[in-house]
Amino acid sequence: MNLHQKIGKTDDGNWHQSVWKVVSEIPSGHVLTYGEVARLAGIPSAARRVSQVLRRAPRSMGLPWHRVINAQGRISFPEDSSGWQRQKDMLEVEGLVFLNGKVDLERYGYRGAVDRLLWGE
DNA sequence: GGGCTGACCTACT
DNA sequence: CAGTAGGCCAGCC
Repeated sequence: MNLHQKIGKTDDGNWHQSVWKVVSEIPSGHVLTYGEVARLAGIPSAARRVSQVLRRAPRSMGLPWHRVINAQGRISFPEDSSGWQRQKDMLEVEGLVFLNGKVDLERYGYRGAVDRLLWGE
């Protein structure tokens, strides 16, 4: 059994913690998609379960759950829900700009951050 | 055990 | 850009 198989199949116990760690290290003013969080946590196919973990995370740990959005740059709550409103507010406080209900992933996302490191603003 | 459900994703029309 | 289809997998009846 190689390392990838081991991580993918049997390392469940630590996975919650990996996700929490990844999310907790997203800098203010930036966002990651669920898929990116899953990849960085070591399990690419688990994008869907990242949301479950976030929902179940204890409030006491102050996880910046609002910095995780979907791959379209949109908030994954119904637009009329209070959760959607809360998440949008918190992101706007951190400086993100919403256009037609979406943020610019090229600017605030993982790739955007890397590009700016390489190319400057 | 079996079917449904999701704060999802990618690829394709 | 919008809508669909298939894949994914832990949790909850």
